[in-house]
Amino acid sequence: MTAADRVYHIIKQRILNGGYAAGSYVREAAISEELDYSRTPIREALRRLVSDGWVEAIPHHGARVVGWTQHDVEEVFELRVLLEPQVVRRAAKRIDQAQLSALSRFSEQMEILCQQDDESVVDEIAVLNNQFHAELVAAADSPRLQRLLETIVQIPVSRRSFHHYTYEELLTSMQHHREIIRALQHGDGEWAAAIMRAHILAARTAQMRQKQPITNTQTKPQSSKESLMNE
Amino acid sequence: MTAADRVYHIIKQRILNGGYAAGSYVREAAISEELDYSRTPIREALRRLVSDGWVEAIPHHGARVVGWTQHDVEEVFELRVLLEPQVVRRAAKRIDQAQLSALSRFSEQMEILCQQDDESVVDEIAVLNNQFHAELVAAADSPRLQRLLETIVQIPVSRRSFHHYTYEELLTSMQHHREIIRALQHGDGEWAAAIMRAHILAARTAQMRQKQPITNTQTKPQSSKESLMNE
DNA sequence: TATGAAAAAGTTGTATGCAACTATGCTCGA
DNA sequence: TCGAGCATAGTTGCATACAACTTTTTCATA
Repeated sequence: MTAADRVYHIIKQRILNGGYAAGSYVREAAISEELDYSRTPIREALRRLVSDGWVEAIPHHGARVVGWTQHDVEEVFELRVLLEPQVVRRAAKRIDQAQLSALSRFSEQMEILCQQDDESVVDEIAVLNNQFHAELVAAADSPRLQRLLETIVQIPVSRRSFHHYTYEELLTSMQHHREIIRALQHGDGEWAAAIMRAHILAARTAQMRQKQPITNTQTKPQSSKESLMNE
Repeated sequence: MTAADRVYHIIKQRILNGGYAAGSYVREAAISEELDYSRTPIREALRRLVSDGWVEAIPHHGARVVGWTQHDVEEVFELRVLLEPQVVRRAAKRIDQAQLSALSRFSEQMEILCQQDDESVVDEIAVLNNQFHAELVAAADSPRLQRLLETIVQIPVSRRSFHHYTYEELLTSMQHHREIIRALQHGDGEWAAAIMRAHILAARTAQMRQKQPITNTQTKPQSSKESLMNE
C-alpha cells in the first residue's frame, strides 16, 4: 500500500466522521505536515477524492469538502431505486449457496439486535446492513453496477439511516431482508427486485423525515477553528 | 487550463482513436518526453483516466489501457436501459421550450441526413445523436445521473454504433427520437421512458450483432514493440 | 541442462524547490 | 469616501532528483 493510498483513506475517514466539515478546505500543506508525507501523495489522494465526489477542486485555490443538501439525498434515492433492484435481479440468477447463507447470517444477527430495542445497537445493525448489501452486490457480479452504487451511495446517507427509523420501520426493514433472501432462494429476480424497491423507498421516507442537512454544511468557508470542533 | 488537463484530453483522445491499443501500457516517461511536460501532470492525467475507467493502474508497474469485451458492452446496455429512461422521465417534468426546439432541430437534421442513405454521413448522424442525448440529460437536471451516464457510456460503444444499423433500424431510431419529443411535449415521462427503453434495447440488438471485440483487445500484456505498432 | 539467487534494468512512487496563479488588502488618485 | 490598480501573502501547479519496487536477465551451482 502506497503513501497516497494511506492518505486517501485517512482523509476519507475524516470526512465521514465529520473531522473535515462540509465547505471547509483541505489544505495540502497542512496535511503534509501533520501526517509527515510530502505534498505529492496528498495531492494524489485529494484528486481521487475529487473524482469520487467527496471534495470539489477549485483550480489554484484548493479542495473543498462537498456538502449534502436534502435535494442531493433525494437525487441519490432516485438512483438507488433504479440500481439496487437491478442488483438483486442479477443476483437471483447467479447467487450460490455460500452467499445465500451469508445473507441469512447477516439477516439473523440483525434481527437479534433488533429485539434489544436499544439505541446503542443501531450502529451495529447499520454495519450488518452494509455487509448484507455488499454481499448482494457481490452476488450480482457486475463490476460496473458495483462501481455506480459505490459512487452514489456515499455513506453520509446510509450511515445514520437507521437512527431515523421508527421501531415499526426497523421491523419492516428486517422483513424485507428475509423476503429478499426467500426470493433469491427461488431464483425469482423480479420478486426480489420488487421488495428491494420497497426497501429503498421505505428508507427514503425515513430519511426524508429529517429536514436538516445531512452533513454540517456551511455555505460560507468559515474559520478553520469551527471545522475542527466536530472531531 | 492546466498542463494536466491538456495531457488528460490528449491521452483520452488517443485511446478513442485507437492510438493506444487496449492492453498496451501508457508509460509516463514516454509521454513526458513526447509532449515535453514533466511526469507530474502526466501522472495526474493517468490517475484521472484510471478513475474514469479508461485505463487500469497496476501498482509499481504502469497504466494499461482497458479492453472492451462483448460482455462489457452487455453490462453497459443493461445499465443504460435503466438510466436513460430515467433521464427522460425527469426531463418530462422539467424541459423548457428552448430545449424542446433544440431537440426538434437535432432530430430533423438527423432525418435529413438519413435520406441521403450514404455511408459517409453516419458519423455526422452519430454526432447529432450525441447532442440529442446530451440535451435530454441537460433537461433532466440531475448532476449525478449525468455523471453516471458519462461514466458508463464510454464512446467505444456509441462511437461506431450507427455503422451496425440496417437502414430500417436507422429509420426506427429516428422515429424514436420524434416520439420522445412528442411525449416530452405532453409532459408524459412514462411514455417517453417507454420509448427510450425501446430505443436503447434496439441499439443493444444492433450492437450485439457484431461479435468481435469493440477495441483491439490483447489479453496478454504482449511486447511493447507490438503496442507501438498501432500508433 | 535446470534451478535458484542475485544483480541489473526499467518503471512507478515520493520529496523538494520553484513557478504560476488567485484573492485580499493597501495605496494612491479622483 | 470610493474605486482602480498594485503589491503581497497564500495556495496550488509543475519540474526534477532520488527512492522503492517489480520484472527480467545473468550467472553460479547442482
